[in-house]
Amino acid sequence: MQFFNHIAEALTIYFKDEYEIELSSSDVQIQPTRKEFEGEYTLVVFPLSARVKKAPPVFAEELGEYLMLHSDFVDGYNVVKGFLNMSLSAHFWREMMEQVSDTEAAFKNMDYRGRLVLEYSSPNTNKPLHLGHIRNILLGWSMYKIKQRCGHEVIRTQIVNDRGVAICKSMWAWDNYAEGETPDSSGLKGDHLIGKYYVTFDKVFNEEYALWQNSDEAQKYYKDHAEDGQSPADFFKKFKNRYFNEHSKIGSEVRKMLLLWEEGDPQVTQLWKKMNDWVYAGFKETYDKLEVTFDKTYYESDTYKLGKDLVEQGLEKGIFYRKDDGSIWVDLTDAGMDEKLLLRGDGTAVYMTQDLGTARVRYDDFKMSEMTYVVGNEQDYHFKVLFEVLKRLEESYADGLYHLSYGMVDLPGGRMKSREGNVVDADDLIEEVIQTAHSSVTERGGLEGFSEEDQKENIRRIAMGALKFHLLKVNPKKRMVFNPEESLDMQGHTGPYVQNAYVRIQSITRKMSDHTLTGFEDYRDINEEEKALIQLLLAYREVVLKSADEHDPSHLANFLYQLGKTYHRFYHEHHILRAESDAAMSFRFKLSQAVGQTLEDGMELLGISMPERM
RNA sequence: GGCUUCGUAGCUUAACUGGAUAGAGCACUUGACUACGGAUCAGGAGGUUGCAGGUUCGAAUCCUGCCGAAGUCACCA
Repeated sequence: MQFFNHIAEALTIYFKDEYEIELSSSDVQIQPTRKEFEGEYTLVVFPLSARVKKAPPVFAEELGEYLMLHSDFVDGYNVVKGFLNMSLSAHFWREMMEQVSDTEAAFKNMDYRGRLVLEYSSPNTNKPLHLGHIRNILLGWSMYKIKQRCGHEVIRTQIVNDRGVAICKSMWAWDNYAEGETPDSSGLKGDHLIGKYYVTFDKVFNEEYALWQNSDEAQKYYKDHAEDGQSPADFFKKFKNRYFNEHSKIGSEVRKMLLLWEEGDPQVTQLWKKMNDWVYAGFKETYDKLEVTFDKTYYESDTYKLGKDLVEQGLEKGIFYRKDDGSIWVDLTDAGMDEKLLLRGDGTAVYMTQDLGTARVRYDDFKMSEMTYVVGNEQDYHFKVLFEVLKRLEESYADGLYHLSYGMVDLPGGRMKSREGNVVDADDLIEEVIQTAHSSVTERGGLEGFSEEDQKENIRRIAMGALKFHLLKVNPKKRMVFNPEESLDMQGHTGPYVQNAYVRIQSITRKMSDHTLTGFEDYRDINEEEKALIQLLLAYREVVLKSADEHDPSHLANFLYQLGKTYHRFYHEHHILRAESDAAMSFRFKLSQAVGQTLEDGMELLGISMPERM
């Protein structure tokens, strides 16, 4: 910020003239003064006094005196231990008010930071989106907005996992049990319909498995393979996957389906396409409700064979090696990781192979210098390895790779398990939040006189504001326990609270049309609340940059809450339209406008729209 | 077991990357201008920052060791 530079410059000159010491910018630490002390900004003197070997309080006095004399901005000071609290002049506040009023100016002329490919959704086509996906998607969308604001050119992508055993299970179950059921005939959203048959498969398979467990064959297996003291229940729980692959009748049918799919069998392909189209229509609906879009969608069915040539190249370069069975590996033990398989002995790909290939394809498509993956922290190790391998392959974007790893969303009862049915479905959740906002709004009657269409839109914005803010206000890295009731809160530290500050300002703006703005330059006695607002507005740009650099929208969300809170307080303490003078009214109105614009802009960066009324 | 991440008020969380007396919200409780919109505001109560050491002017933050939680260590995705 300009003021920080101003002080830093003054101090640099002072240190040079007085002590012949070159200051670096990190020596100068300025922070807002804590509210229990007098002043608005505080210089932390410890690092500076250490440079000249003087006692901090004594040196703070010395600097305070110097700044009083040599800066128009510093009007007074006091010293508490090693802290120099500065009070700033009316001249400072007026000048900052000018600066802050031009809300557009803060992000003009940002340096171009290059092209960034951002992957922020990777759904499976065998089940609908749930709460975890929502956190993923909202984080990604916000990062897109923030990165773009800070000078990046962002390409938004998703990778759809549209192949494999899982989708074949749904296909098999649909084929055998659906009797031709479609989204149209059932009234179910496409992704929910497919999810339904995924569950059907699980049920049928479990029944088959339970039956088998009583057979002589199964009993023999138990006797031959169970560990000492292992109960049948325990044994068969662990054996389930092997049963599917080696004994199950329907398991073999599903695996056959997968093989047919891989061979491009027309009938299976047709079924696969039909069902996937249903799912995509369902996903699109959910994405629309979340207000997100993509520039480019990658499908695993296109990419799952990629990456083999990259692996071959690595082998030629000598950074990978081949084992006797023909499989290809990379040894990362020198980087503190393991040996990692990159290609199976039979030449087929593993997950890692695909990801290597997909990264290269994206480079071919976009020539990006950076790439960010928004993926849950259960894959931390995978990405660590992936990035290391890409680095060894000397991919040009390797230094620009980042895994935006977010914590799992758990429910009060523990982890979400789709098989056990305790998942929070994305569509259900959105519906529920909208319902809550609806009853909340009708209770208050804030939208009376609006057309039905406008009411609906305002309610939607409030509801989505609540949900999005709830998920974005916490540090992405942290695992979060999602209490459905709390996400529906609309008071306190919430999206609607911030929206309410904005709505109040809009209300004032509408009424202001009767008044004329005159003489705000003459306003002298700038009060505490006004100063606090200006200070916050001055910090906005820094906060956005910080969120961009740290890949963390929660800084921005918490800042907006703080700004809203400070405005609510100001609003309560001081009259605006009925201010004591024209000058005060103009000043406060202008300040309110700046706050309103900043709130709206900041929420937009979180993917949240403002209602006009609520 | 190895590695990674995380333990802050009853609950959900913040702390400008080592700065002042750890700051909010929910819940609980006492109040508020004959309303520029009460989805608001002011106050009260609630903390040995998991435990024990260490580093220094100064530690929730850095180091070490415990205790507890989660994730991950597949020729799964």
